[in-house]
Amino acid sequence: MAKELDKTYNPSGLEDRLYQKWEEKGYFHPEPDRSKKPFTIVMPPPNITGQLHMGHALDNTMQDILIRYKRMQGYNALWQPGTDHASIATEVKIIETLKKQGIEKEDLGREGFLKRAWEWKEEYGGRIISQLKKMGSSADWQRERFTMDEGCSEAVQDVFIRLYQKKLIYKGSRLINWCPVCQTSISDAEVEHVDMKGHFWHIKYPVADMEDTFLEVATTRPETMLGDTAVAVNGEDPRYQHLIGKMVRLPLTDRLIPIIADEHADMTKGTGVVKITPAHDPNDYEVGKRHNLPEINMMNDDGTIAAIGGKYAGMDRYEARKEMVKDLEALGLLGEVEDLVHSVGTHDRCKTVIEPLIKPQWFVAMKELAKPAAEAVKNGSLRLVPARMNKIYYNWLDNIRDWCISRQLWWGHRIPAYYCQDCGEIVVGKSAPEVCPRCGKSHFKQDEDTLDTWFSSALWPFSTLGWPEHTADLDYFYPTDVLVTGYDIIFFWVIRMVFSGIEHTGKLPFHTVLFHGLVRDSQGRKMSKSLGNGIDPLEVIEKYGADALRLTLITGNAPGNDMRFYWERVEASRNFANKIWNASRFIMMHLNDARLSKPEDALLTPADRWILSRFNTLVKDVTDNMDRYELGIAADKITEFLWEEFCDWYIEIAKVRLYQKEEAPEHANAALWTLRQVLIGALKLLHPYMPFITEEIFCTLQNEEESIMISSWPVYREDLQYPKEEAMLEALKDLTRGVRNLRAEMNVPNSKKAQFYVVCKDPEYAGWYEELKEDYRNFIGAGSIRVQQDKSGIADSAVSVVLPHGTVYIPLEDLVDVKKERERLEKEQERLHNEIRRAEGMLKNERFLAKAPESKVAQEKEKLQKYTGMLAQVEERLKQLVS
RNA sequence: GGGAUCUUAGCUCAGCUGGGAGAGCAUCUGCCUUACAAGCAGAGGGUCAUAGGUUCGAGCCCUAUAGGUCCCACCA
Repeated sequence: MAKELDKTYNPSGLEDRLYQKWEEKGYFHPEPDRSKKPFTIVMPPPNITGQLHMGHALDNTMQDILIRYKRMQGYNALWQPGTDHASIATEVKIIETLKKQGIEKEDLGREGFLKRAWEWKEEYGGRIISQLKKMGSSADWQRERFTMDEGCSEAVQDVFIRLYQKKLIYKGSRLINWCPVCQTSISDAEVEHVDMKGHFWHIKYPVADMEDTFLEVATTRPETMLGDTAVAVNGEDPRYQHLIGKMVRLPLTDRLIPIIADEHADMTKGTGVVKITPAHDPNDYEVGKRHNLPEINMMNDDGTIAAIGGKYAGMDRYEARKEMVKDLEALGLLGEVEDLVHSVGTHDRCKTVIEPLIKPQWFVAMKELAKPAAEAVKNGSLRLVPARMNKIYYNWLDNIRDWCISRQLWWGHRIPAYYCQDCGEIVVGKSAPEVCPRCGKSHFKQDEDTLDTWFSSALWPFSTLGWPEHTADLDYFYPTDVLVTGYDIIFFWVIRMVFSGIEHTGKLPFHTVLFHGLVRDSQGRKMSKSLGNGIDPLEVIEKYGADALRLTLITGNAPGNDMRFYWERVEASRNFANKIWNASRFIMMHLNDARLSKPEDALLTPADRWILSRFNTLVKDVTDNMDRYELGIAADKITEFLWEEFCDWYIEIAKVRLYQKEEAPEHANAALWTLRQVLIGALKLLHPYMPFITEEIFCTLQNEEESIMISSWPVYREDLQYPKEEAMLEALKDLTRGVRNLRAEMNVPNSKKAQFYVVCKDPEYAGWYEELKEDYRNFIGAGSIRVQQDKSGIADSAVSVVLPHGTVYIPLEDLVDVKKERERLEKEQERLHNEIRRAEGMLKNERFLAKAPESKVAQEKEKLQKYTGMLAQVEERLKQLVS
């Protein structure tokens, strides 16, 4: 027996209950099974510091839709979840927390700090997971992983050692991006260029041994001159030919530095002379290498001036800048000072201006690794959706530079390299060797640094499945299928996963990447803490339900595009949920006291076949769209079908038979059977989008299958297409709409029954109208319907509407009280006459024409035209009435 | 400097491989019709940024222009 649904749709009451049921039943947990095809998605691991935000909500909704869809299609669907230790983000947060307690990181020492970090992980790592569950995410939580758990750490070490052995990881002293606040190196990808206002200072460098001869250089960072080891001019530059090889005296210091010729100096820019600071600028670093210049580091790790800076030593970099400019001015060596806006590299986490410094760091050599990654997209074995991401992808790979992976942080995977304290030998391995292979002593110290957090994320698609072990999971579920993520981490993560997968497993980690954009606020701004414009998905769920939020995030958005968040849209989604809730209630109401059986084919009406056929088409369309990752389009089609075709048309049509179940139970049964059939099918299509409400209705509606989430996805069937009935019902809808229009225009209530004359010359359509007229008379609101070939026997006074296949006539007196209508029309005629007279008067008034603004005049003309048209109509109708 | 992308109804956006201009919200009109007023039935509203071109046919393809957004880039 069917159960009952609550009278009102209340998402909060049912979502938690259903989720718990799914989890308990183990629906999210697949085991390798050779008789079924696997389908795998690996979840982008949220940071353990994280709180669920709209980005997660969108990301996880898309993945859950795909996973649920494939699961229903019979795939053994694994959604592999987990969390990320997020080394720098987490470390910064913990340091902040410690500071509030008056504790410095160093006070705790490495061990003590890590203990705190793990406590933090225990406390907050689970929070984001429980929030993801609120979204309805059907991930296999039994397989939950963490980037720093034992297995993932093992994978990290393994990869590091392999790459080191292949000489693809090396340690070197090179110019890297340094964050003076976080006091760590960062990769190029973490540098964010920001336009900032600055100055262009022109400084005169006196040429040694030549009185009153200066070379004028221009710089945006005068403080770095403390590290200058040359000035460069272009070798072709006639202005400076004679000076090449001479020396200049570096102001503010006593150093003599050479004037060199290098192509880096651009003759067309400024004075054509450029200062060379190899230790603090990437270009200058290259120049320095070419000319064997010394590299003078003039800055400390915290951004203050180093001891070499003499009187400026210990000053903050910006303070020193001011002082030095002042001093240069006093010396008369300061030239012009221009204002300019230039782009400055900042640390994406803390927004501090980064400082290029030369430091010994670990790097991944990218050139060889990048090649097959680019090739994979080029040859189509890796597909990016939308395809425009291809160019961005190639561009990054083509210009790739070595990846700085060491970080001067504590929270993360410690670099598996050991230094012999006696001879300096470096040994890379999972633990320190017994004895040094070079000097035979055994006095080792592990590298203090940890790895870039993305180093472990890059391995996520296979490390989570057990790699480097040859596990059954890895064997069965890897390679994964689709990766869903935001376009903002294509460089950080996607590309690194691709080359890592190829390098370490010999396989692409996935065949498709589905990108989504950012969820912005209603004004198009990024949601951020500092702006306080973020909307908490949990609050949305609280108010409208996870189903409504999910649908909102998916509809009307194309892959890779940003979207704006509007509460109104969530409300609309909730309204849709309510709509199907009530439609289901209605059907169940009738199911309750009816014994349902599959009707004889002959008992199915054209309307039944029409909706079955429409549903069949929907199945095909939606499946196609899903397969092409057009999730928004599929959602649109499902909601439109349910709301418009099913609720607004089919249910209304079916009512006629439902209300006559006493007289004709077999017809009521046919209607009810079709209603139930189509509803269940459509709920299945909707389930990936709105898992909760569809499950609740499905379970209430029937008991033979225990959950919609493991029911089978509807399949398109050629034999369920009824093109003729589809055309018939379209004709019926045309007729109905035409009549409704007429009634609305004339203010006639639907209850007023009338005689309809359908004049239709097309014999096929005439036949259909003939066939439909009795059964659908009540639905259309006709007293009776006559179908005929011509207008014979129809009063001239009848009003008419032209249909695509014929014309419908209704005698006026059937619709309105002729006397009253005549009075009404005469009044209207009077009013229009007055309006026209007034407008005409205005337009003849010369003063008005001369003084009134043009728009006013146009307005009057428009009015005149409009009223004239209306008057003609009214008079036409009056003429009909009188005759 | 290079590249991507957008410009479609008052607002926010769909529109997949060229052939019907669409949705939600908003507006106006009429309805509490016993599933749903979180609803129903209607209506108005767009030279699809501009200018050319390809095509039988262009919102969709090509070129240029204007404006917006974003990414990349060593602009001293």
